[in-house]
Amino acid sequence: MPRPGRNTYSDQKPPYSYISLTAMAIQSCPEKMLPLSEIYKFIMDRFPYYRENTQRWQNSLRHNLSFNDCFIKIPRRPDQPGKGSFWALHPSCGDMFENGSFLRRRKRFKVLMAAERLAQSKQSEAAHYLQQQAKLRLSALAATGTHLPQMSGYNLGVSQSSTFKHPFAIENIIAREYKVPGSLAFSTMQSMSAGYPLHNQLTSAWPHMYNTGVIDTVAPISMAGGDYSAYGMPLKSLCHGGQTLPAIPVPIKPTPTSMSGFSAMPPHIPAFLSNSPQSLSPTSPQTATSQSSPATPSESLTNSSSMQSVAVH
DNA sequence: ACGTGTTTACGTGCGC
DNA sequence: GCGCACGTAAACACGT
Repeated sequence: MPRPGRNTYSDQKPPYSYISLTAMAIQSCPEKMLPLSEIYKFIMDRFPYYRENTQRWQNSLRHNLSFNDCFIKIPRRPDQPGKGSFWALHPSCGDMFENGSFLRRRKRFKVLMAAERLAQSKQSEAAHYLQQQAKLRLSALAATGTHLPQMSGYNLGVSQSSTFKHPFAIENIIAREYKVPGSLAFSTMQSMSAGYPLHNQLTSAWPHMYNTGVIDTVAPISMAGGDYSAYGMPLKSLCHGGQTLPAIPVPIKPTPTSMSGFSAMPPHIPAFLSNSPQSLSPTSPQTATSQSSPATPSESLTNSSSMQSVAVH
């Protein structure tokens, strides 16, 4: 686990929102996912300001985790006993702080945003996109099926082969504070968000998803019944209490409209395939994404979310 | 009992 | 002024 600088802000309140702080914590660990208690610990460890009035800010932080779509809750596996779930960053939240300000975001991250964009596009384009996604996903899944990293738990090592640094990576956030104290400039944010190593993040954040075979070359076919979300997870488990199932990233607040959006899916394309193929590609995002593809890897999950909401206005 | 997660409500500050 | 992001408080449900 990276050990960025400590005590950067003495006892002053850090110029970061709770969202930023939480994102830092999550990004600081190799698995890109942390239980709530570890997020607390991270913040208190690095920002002495938050060692006091814990009840207050921790309540606020929990509120942010639940309220903001940029955080996704990952249920524990049955063999991972403990309180609470893991929390991870939504892969598409990379441009939240595009203006470089960690005090105030340009716009609140909403899963539905991309859905609205797609809903505005022509239906034929959407269908074409779905077909392309399906092809890419199939090939990606076939490629990943046999050599996925064998990880059995949250604390296991994770391949960090990608040189990509998530915008929220502690290196990117705190390091800048070191270089330019007080400066909020974050000019490289956009370029970095364009190369999100989603595959790495998925394998690290949800290793058990791969280990349990939930994602393999067979799964897409077996999931064609429409009972699965765009994340390849049974819809029933999207509701609270799905913790007995393999931990798979799910939107925190799946709306009835997003669920019903599956009806807009072309019947010949399994719901699972509507997900981003690039997100599971073992190749680099750059190579996996063709120029004609409408989505960067960082956008792909958002677009997959949009698949759920094509019918939503 | 306590920690966790969700939701609602309200106030504040900022940008347009 | 308005809308939005953010912070805070509080109530409640649920799981360990």
